[in-house]
Amino acid sequence: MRNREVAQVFDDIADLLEIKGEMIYRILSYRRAAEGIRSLGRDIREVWKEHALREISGVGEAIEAKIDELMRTKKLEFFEGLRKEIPAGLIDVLHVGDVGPKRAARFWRELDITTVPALEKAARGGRLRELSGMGAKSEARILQNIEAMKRRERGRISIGVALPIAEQLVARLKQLPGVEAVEAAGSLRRWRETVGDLDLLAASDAPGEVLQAFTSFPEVERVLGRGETKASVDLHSGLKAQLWVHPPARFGTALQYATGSQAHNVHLRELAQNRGLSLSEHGFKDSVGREILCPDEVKVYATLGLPWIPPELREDRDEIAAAAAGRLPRLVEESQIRGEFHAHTQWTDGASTLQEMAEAARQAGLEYLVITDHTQGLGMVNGLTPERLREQRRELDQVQARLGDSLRLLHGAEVEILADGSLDFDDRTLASLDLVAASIHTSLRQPREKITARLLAAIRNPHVDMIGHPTGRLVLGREAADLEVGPILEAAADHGVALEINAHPERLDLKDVHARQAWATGCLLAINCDAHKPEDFALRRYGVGVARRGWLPAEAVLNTRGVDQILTWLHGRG
DNA sequence: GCCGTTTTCGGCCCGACTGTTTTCAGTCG
Repeated sequence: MRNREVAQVFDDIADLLEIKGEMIYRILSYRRAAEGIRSLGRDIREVWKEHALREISGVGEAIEAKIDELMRTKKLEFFEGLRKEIPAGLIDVLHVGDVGPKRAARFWRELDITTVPALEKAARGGRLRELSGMGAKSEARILQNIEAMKRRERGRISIGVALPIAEQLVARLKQLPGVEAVEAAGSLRRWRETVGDLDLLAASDAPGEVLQAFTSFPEVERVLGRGETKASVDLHSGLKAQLWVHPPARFGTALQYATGSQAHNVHLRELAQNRGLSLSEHGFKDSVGREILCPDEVKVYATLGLPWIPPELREDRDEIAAAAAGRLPRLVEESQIRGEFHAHTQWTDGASTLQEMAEAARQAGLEYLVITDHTQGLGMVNGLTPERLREQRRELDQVQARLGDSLRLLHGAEVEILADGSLDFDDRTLASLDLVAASIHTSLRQPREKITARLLAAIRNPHVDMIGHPTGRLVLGREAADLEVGPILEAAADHGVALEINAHPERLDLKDVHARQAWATGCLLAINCDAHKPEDFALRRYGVGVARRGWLPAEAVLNTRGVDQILTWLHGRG
């Protein structure tokens, strides 16, 4: 079983225990363990073989034994027992908005509802309001939430969709009178790869007016609720958005709170308690009720004796301990990116000419651009043969001549790693290139041993400088190839082969925890836009977000180097 | 069920909002 599947088992266990009415802290333990497994930069199967499961955050004696059982037998007696006791469809019912464990249990026990369709039918039939404590309004809300669930499919959307929508709302809020500051907080500010809903925060001393204006925005489809300090709405785009409004003097704690993550916040509040303080979005309070107000986040963390922690690190993945020990990394910034290693043109599946892509890269402020079109093995995109590659080289030289010193073009290729691990060009052709990036696009479902060996063969090929989108995953689509990540990272480090962080929001591959593990293993990383058209150079920020979530400093990221250093690096690789 | 520079047992964050309520339970973040 893979990390995601194991984590899912423990999340399901937590859901089932909640419906059962189990003690909340036992439930939280399963959720913490699930999160710890998801945050793991390594394959849990490798960790299991090393008998190191207890080192995973949130895994103790009992959960270690359960993982061991899962690994050995692919089953878990305890889980099977729970599923016999509680209908599995209730897990989906629990994920309907405004339905929590208490209501799910009552729907089941009192109305014999065990699936979302059954719940929908009962709501339409007016049967939910028969329950004590439920009325027509609750019934209508639940029905609306089921509708919303259908529209949004899996609940979360790509950051590439969410961020532009949020930016538009932020711009609109900033124009309102009496608004002193606006931030998109939540998982968006942490640059998570998917976003459940938008969390917006405004600083103002007139919250009522701001909330009134917000709920009247043209993007708003309907208002879900509006109180004195917060409102939540459904947007026409299908996203849910909520806005908190706090006075400027309290903006620091409010922003910190709204940014999360929840686990990070809980941890901070525990720290506050240790200092005899209570922390909420409104500020700190000491034991006699005296307040400490924080207009900015720096003061929030300083009050706890910590340096400010960048939002991208706030996942309760050891960042608080690192901050306390002065071990926080100095994270790479978008402004430090100086070049691009991955771009396509009309020679294969790009939308623009080489000249147009070069021009766009120059305008994006880049010092160098490596053209890396596909190779012949990828027939459907008209991959380059060695001859067409040589023709492309001539065009590249001509464009370079026109550009002069304003941008340095390098000739590379995104070479197919074939199903047997060999590359799609002969050695002489590979040697003629300035940079060889190797990628897997086909046969992604090969068994673990085979596809791992395939990637290892590519890494060990002396011509290969970089591996493109190493795991082949798509953020909301395709599962990563079944790779043994540990050995691959070690081989890349050994051979000095850089690993791509593909910045396209549909890929984001490597992902954050793998990027972190890669740098810890000694690999270099490259943040690449995989540009297929001029606008794609703007995708870089998503890749930088992943890199920062992966704790990467600038020195871990190859594109922070200038063109001379890159040429030296390539030359050193032969 | 996890965890320990105050603890190996007894803790484990804090508040807003809604709906159905005469004081609060449930859900959410």
